[in-house]
Amino acid sequence: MFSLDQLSAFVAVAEELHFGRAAERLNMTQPPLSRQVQKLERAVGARLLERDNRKVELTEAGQAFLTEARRLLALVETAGDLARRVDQGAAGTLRLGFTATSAIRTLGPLLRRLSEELPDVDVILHERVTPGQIDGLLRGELDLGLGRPPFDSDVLDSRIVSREPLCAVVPGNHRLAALGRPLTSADFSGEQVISYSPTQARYFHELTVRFLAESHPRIEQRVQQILTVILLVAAGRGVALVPASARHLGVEGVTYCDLAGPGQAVELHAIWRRDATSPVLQRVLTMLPEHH
Amino acid sequence: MFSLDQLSAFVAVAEELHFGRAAERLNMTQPPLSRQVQKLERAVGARLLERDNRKVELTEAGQAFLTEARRLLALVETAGDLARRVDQGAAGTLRLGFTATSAIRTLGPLLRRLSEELPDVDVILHERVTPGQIDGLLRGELDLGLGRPPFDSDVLDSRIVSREPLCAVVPGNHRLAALGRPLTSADFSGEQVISYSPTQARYFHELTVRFLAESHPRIEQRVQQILTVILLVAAGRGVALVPASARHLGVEGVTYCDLAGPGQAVELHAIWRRDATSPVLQRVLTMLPEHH
DNA sequence: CGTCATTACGGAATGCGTAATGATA
DNA sequence: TATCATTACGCATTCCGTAATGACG
Repeated sequence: MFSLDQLSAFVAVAEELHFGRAAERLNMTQPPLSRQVQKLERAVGARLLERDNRKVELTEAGQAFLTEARRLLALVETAGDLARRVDQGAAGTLRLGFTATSAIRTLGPLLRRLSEELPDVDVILHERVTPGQIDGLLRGELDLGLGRPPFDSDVLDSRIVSREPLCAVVPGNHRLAALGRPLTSADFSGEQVISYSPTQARYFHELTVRFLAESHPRIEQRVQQILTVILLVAAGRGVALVPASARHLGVEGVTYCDLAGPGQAVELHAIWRRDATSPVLQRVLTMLPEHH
Repeated sequence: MFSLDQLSAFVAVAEELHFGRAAERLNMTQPPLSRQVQKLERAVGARLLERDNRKVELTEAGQAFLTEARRLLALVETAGDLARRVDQGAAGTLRLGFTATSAIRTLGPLLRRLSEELPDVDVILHERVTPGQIDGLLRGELDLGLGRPPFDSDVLDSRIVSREPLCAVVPGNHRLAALGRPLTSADFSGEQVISYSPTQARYFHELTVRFLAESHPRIEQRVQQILTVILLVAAGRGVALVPASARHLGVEGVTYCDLAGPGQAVELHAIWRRDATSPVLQRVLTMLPEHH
């Protein structure tokens, strides 16, 4: 088999049609150049250059081989590029899980930034509830998730990417809509409250239960999706607690009310495996907004 | 820059995911294999294999590079093939000159054999009178010609590829058509004879003049092409001498008559430059029929 | 303690450069 | 005689294989 040096030698001679000039171009002397070309000819099994002491010219076989040699060397030049880009996280694939809610305010800007700063990264989106994302992360089906606590922080690392207040959503003609002040837990006394699945939307379920712990509302529904909750509210089935960004969903016939008291923060976490090695992931993490 | 050996080493390890087995496959021991892979990684500028003492696996960069490496090695495998085929004359281009007459019986079979035995040879056809072919050969526009003497045998080599008798062509109702015996020179006495251009169809011109030297026919036309001659005969403008294969042109209204006496042979020569180096030409020459 | 990748070291092979050769105009 | 590719030869580098080291289960 021939070597890449031999290819370079041949191409140089073929282009210069002169061993001396070709050797100069390759920063070497003629004799080794001669030998390299001879070796290449032996390896290929065909005479590539017709040469005597007066002229050098390509044979037809040499003409044909020159094309291949150039193609090969060009490929050598660029072969490492992709690998380097992948290594630096500038190319590759990111399998990103997200909850329907996170898509409202967080996912869009993130995707926009990704496509601007890492245009060679393909993002494959998977809409899943948080437990589904955690499952996917652990199985290696996802590289990064956008979800809510809780999760096993031994194997999963995370970072808060957004924090927003919780608010109430009530039918437009509801008495709570007319109060014109932040609602307290007590305001919900006796209200029909729509809440979340304790397993599939545990985070919102617990936020709701915690906020309303002192009053004793009737909790009937066990819904997974924020949007479903709001649609049920619009249908007059009750009131609910949702993250403030839900206001932007544009559902008609409902009113959003602030809640009284501090600390009703809804956190969205970026979650990934601690042992993840994906360069794309590492790179994406460096550009994630961090909220403390 | 990396070497092809390094690529092979990397591909072997990437496929075996085990340095020991990969080394065995490459007929070498582990240590140099390790070093080759390390060198490759340094040359590429990215870690390609994630390895500790228990497992070996591809990084994402390595995954990307593996594709390139395979493509490159495949190209290396096949790079020499075309050159070898060209060298052996089994691929390439043959620029072939021919006279209209040679096409009748010789060109077709030749082209058929070429496409069967050398399917990767492209034949580019140039219909030219013999002087035009010789010009083309000398200028390097043609590789091989099918023409008639004379030509300069110092620079051009040749071989007779067919020999056929000369015959007379006369109008169907002509008195010579009714004789029913081979015609002699004397039979043409007083006939209107159509002959050939002394420069552009010198060979047939001289054949005609030589045969008819003793009689004294009236020679009026100066035609280049055999077909034109026959059409003129059909039109009643005279009689003419043509190669026997002209019978197969299928012109109506004419009769072909044998000529008396021996040696009225029409030779067709394959002609090429003595200094021609084209492997295709060499290969084609070996399969040309040779008539002595 | 066994497995497996890596580092250490000695010897062989490859490759370059200088010098000599040969062939051509 | 001048040019230019090739062969001859000495030296440096590269690369392999054996042996030793190190890390991990």
